[in-house]
Amino acid sequence: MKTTIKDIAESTGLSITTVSRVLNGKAEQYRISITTQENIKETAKKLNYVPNQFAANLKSGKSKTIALILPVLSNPFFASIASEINLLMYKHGYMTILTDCDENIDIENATLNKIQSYNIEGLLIAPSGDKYEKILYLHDTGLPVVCIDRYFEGLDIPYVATDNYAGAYSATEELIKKGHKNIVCIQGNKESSPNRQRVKGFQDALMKANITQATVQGDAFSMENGYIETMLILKGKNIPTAIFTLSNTIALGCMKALKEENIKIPEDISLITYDNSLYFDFLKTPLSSIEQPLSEISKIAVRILMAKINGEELHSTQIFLNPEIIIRDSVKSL
Amino acid sequence: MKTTIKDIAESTGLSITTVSRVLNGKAEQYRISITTQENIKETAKKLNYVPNQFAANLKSGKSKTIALILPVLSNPFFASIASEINLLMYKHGYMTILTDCDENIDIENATLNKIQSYNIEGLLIAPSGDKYEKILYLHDTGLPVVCIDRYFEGLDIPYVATDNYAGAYSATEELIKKGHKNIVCIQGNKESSPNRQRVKGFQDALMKANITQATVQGDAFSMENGYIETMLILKGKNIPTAIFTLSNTIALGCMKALKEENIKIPEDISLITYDNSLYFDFLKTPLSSIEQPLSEISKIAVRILMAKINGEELHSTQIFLNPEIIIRDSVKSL
DNA sequence: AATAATAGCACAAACGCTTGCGCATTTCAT
DNA sequence: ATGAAATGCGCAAGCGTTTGTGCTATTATT
Repeated sequence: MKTTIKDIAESTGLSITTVSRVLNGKAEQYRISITTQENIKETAKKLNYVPNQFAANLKSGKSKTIALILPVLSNPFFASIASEINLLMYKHGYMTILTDCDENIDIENATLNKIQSYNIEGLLIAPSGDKYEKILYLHDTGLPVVCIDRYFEGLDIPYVATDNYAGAYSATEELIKKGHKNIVCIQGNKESSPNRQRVKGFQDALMKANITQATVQGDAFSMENGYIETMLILKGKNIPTAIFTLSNTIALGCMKALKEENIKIPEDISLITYDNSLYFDFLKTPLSSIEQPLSEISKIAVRILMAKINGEELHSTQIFLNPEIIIRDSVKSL
Repeated sequence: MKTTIKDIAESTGLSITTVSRVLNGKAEQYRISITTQENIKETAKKLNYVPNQFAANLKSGKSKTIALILPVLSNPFFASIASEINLLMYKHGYMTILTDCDENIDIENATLNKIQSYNIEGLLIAPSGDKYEKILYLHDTGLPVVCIDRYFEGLDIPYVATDNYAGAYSATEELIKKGHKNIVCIQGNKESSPNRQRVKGFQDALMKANITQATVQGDAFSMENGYIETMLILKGKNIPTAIFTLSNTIALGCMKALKEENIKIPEDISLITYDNSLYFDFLKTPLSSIEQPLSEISKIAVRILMAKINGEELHSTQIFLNPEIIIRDSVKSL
């Protein structure tokens, strides 16, 4: 049997009220004597008391819990974000309920429903698709919501993301600068805002350079997609001189296909990718990439969320961070 | 205002009891008519009803929630495990509260305290240190607990881990087979069981081959540790012919140091590491490694946990899985 | 027609905690 | 000595559910 506040009350001969107040640090406020406070705290320790959050939250409505919903944790990009956010929230005294949606909108929706049952005080989400109804509903309901990485254009839901357009633009520029004109872009989840922005950046950069051919193919932020699309590219008639992959996972699949087909980077084909990885420096051909400020994204997202939770007014809640291009050796100068 | 079961009761003219029963699928059991059932379900939808878990859990004591406590999510090894477990538990109808302890025993302890407040039904943990008191206490208390990857020797807490001894042994054997005699092992967290087992496997393999020199250094499963220790090795007088790193993160740090010092793998020094990575195939020198069965670990851990939660008897709850050695090109034959 | 079953639902307590209010008792000022 | 203020604490309602028990119609049985 777990010991409750009542046991402490009985054991000390004090009332439940007083015990609750002492244990919640409201002793001063209610003028509980030091003696009583110590007495209560001691017997709480002695009885191994652990408060029941469910009971506390039921009454107070505060859960000290937030939800973090991500498309997929096995992608290092999201894993890092999860790691940071988790730690930051912990420092703010919050628990994090995490859900990996497996890029599945149904799981996301079910989770979104379920978390409401937990009286969460905030929601941090990188949406798996472009269905915003539920999220918007929660937001309108007054729940502090912050989108991470992926967001919804035109809505006033706070978000923090990198400037995907700029990142893709500069990656493409880099290719063009090195003389590439026949470039194909392997994209990810078409329903996600980062993907749309990146594709747009890619296309606009080409257009600016008067390159009319702008092939964009693929449909998932996955290694498999990268592999398949690369194979398709290699087996086609018009093989490009460069590939731009829109995520680290896609890049991995792409490299796998290239390796199998014995195509050398950058001699035979150039490659640049969105997302950075610690491994990129050590690859056979160090991979040029667009690095997102992971740590900053997490910090700002938490900052905004906490502000919302605490009712603080923020000047701006829709934040774009600048990605950085890291030039390594995977793009050949034609 | 959130709609409660009471609102539904009022709206339908039925009692709270009946509403609760219908909504919990206990209609048959209490012979609630189909008409009533449908009526209740419909108005529940109409009113946008979301059950309050806190209230439900308070009464029932069941939370449909488990806790997953990991040392650090940014390590792909744990990220993958988190991803899988999260999904599996979701399919079992459970929410997962995740905590990234940052390899910090204090955070772990605080978390362990806190989760009790959440009436969690199970605990999945890869301990950050070797302090088992709290975990053992929870286990003895009747809470289903399963250790992942790291476990406590001599206790009967269930665990699922890879056979770290065997993995390290075979990695070392591989080095010896290729003629290496001067090998140093860069270890991780000395307080963790995998580290101890791996070090032992390393030492035993050397002993078996009558190699008396067995240097083991370092103290963290981190890139930084790998970097520093490698630098130390390179600056020393007796430079080994091979390095065995005990994790992917350590290997990364090691490679960084080697690159900076312009030491080539495997020409100048051989390297083999514990943990596999999707990137290993694409490295400048594809890295030989010991692969752990990530997916199986997660599945079995969840299987055991669910069995415990459901009061099912299991034949064995302390499981070792076999790691696999993947030979690539990072070990030179002397 | 009288009794027994069954169907269909409601009462009310309880889960462990928070909190607005209020009541003694003591201390202080005058 | 007396009223006012301060001190120290308890009452009891209520948060939204679940659940053992029991009550009333309706139907079946003979």
